[in-house]
Amino acid sequence: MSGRDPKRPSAAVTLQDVAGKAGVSVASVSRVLNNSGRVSVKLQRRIEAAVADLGYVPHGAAQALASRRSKTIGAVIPTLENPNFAIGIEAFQRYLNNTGYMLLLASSNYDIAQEMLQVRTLVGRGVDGVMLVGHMHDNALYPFLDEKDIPFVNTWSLDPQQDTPAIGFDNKQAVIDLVNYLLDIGHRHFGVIAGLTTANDRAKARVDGVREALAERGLSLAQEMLIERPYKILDGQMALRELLKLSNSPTAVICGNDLLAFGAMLECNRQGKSIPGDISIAGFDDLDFAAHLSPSLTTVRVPADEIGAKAAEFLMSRILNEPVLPVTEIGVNLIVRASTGPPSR
Amino acid sequence: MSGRDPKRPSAAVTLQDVAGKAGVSVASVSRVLNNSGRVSVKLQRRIEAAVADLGYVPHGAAQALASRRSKTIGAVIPTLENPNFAIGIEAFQRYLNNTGYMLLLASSNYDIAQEMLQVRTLVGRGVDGVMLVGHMHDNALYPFLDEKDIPFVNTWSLDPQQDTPAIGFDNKQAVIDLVNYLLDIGHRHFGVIAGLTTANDRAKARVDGVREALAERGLSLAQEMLIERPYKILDGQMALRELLKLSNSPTAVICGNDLLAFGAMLECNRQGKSIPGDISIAGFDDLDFAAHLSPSLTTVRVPADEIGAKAAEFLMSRILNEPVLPVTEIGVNLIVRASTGPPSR
DNA sequence: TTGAAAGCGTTACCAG
DNA sequence: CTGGTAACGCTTTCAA
Repeated sequence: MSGRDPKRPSAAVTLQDVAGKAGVSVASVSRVLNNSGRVSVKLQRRIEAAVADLGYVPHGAAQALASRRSKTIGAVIPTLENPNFAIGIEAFQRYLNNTGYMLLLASSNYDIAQEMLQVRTLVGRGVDGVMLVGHMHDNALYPFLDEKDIPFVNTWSLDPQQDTPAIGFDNKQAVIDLVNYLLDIGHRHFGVIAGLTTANDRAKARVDGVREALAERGLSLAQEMLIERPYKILDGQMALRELLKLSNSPTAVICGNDLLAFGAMLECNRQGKSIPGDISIAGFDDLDFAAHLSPSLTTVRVPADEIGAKAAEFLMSRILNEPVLPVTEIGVNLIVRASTGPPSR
Repeated sequence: MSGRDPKRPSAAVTLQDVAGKAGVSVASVSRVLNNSGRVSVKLQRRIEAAVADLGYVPHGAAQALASRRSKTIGAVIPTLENPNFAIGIEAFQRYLNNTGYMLLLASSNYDIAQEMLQVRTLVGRGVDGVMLVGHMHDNALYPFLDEKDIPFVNTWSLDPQQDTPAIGFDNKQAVIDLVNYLLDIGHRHFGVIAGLTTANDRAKARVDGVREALAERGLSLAQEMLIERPYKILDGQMALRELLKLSNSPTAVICGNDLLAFGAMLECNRQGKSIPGDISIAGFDDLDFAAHLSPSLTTVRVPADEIGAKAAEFLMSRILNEPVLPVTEIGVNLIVRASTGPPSR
């Protein structure tokens, strides 16, 4: 007796069905569902009852097609295997959910081309905004997004030169602070175990930070003192082993992140080197475990959840055409713990 | 001269535009784009050129509406803050991407009601399949998904009683194996630091495993020997402190996951208890750091990436109507390391 | 306040 | 092999 199509026994309930059941037009149903436009209380009640009765669920694609808004936001991160990004994305998606938006997630595996591809796909899926990590992207990225007029935001880094929307911090400066602290307590021989800098501007900026801080004091980083590795514990361990083989091995090793630092510490233990007696180790990120290693790890605290939440907030504001500052600097702090101390030589 | 709407200067390029430019019908363009149906090489070339020229990007919502497929899969996990889920989701999304599907991600924060809500939203967004964690869901969940005829899969657990699609393992049995090992090396006094079991069937099954293994040997777990806590390092630490306060404190402590175990180990160190001399500690998951703690942590290795990938594979098969086994058991292994040993009393 | 109807950009069926 | 053309389910004018 209702208008259900007999050919599709379990077809989805549509607006039309609801309208039929409530004895009103689809327009009115749409109005109460989006509570846009005036609708009499009477109709409203009837419609709400019908919606509940039928268990109506709006058809997202149809809504998106008609309204030209998908209520969906895309994010492309290097990988969720890095706890930092996992935490950031968790906060990001939590914020979005509270505003009725959903998260379409993709990872680039630290590959610029892959990232571009993911962004294209995301845009094809109609995302209303895009979150990116870093500011090193494919050349076609910004023009592409601009042309489609899709708001985006870079995260985890801040490029003072650019006016690109970003929620992040100055990776270089953070490392400069760290190195200055190490210099101040007497270190002169530095080693660096960095992330892969090829497609990772954060990793690159951190290395630059070391160089700049050293240069300021008339020092420099020898070629062999810099080792680039993926962000894994074992890579840190192997890298430190190489560093220790050097004739003039460093008294302080700065690691691209806490995972690398953890690995480096393991190798010190294995080789009977005391930390920080023989060698100081510093990390980056302040992951949960950093405070609990022995010795506890000196590192730079990066509030990943704050970055995620603020990025979501920024995009939502842009989408809703609310005024927002294009760039937000996130505070990061040097956390001096027990893994660093004055050099013994 | 082309059909671009003068009122929307930067409107998206549509199929229509491509058809116009190539001098063919939209039908033909659609055909080559989906390479369905025969199209002459000549037309194909012309169309492909037009697509490239115009930088055409298909409109996902329109495709979804017309084809009744969103090429999107939804996943609801407790939280990305748990590295296990982060790794699983990373593998899950990577698999999907290789098949042209995208991931719509939501988290439930270990809340059944929240999970149900997320599933509703996901379905509203038109997902073609859903990945869930565990098999403890809102009562309305399965009926809802069944009614919409949307394939889903549970992960991380396996309920022998049910025939629900799942990619997981027997959490209870895994713990039974662990406890049997501890019993075999002489332990009789057990403590358990579990996750919150209220809305977490994995946590619950693990506790059940301890109980069952003990019962088998005529032992039982005293009320005060079981402490439930969120999966955080600090919670593990505090829980162990409580356990040590007990008059008859345990010689072996089984932790709900590696984070809790890490915390427990920290507290042992702090109190000068030797591991495993004074007390044995075991974890669950075998997170990256587990092998590198000192002593290295005895735990159960859970291949999160494999779970994620297989879950994706399963859903894709269901969507493509390929035959698949509804249930896949994932192998988990007890990894005996240095944090467990014979009791000293 | 309400309803009718014109899209939104594709797909897929039906002719030719 | 190709084109025309109904859907798809909803939003949004435009009238009433």
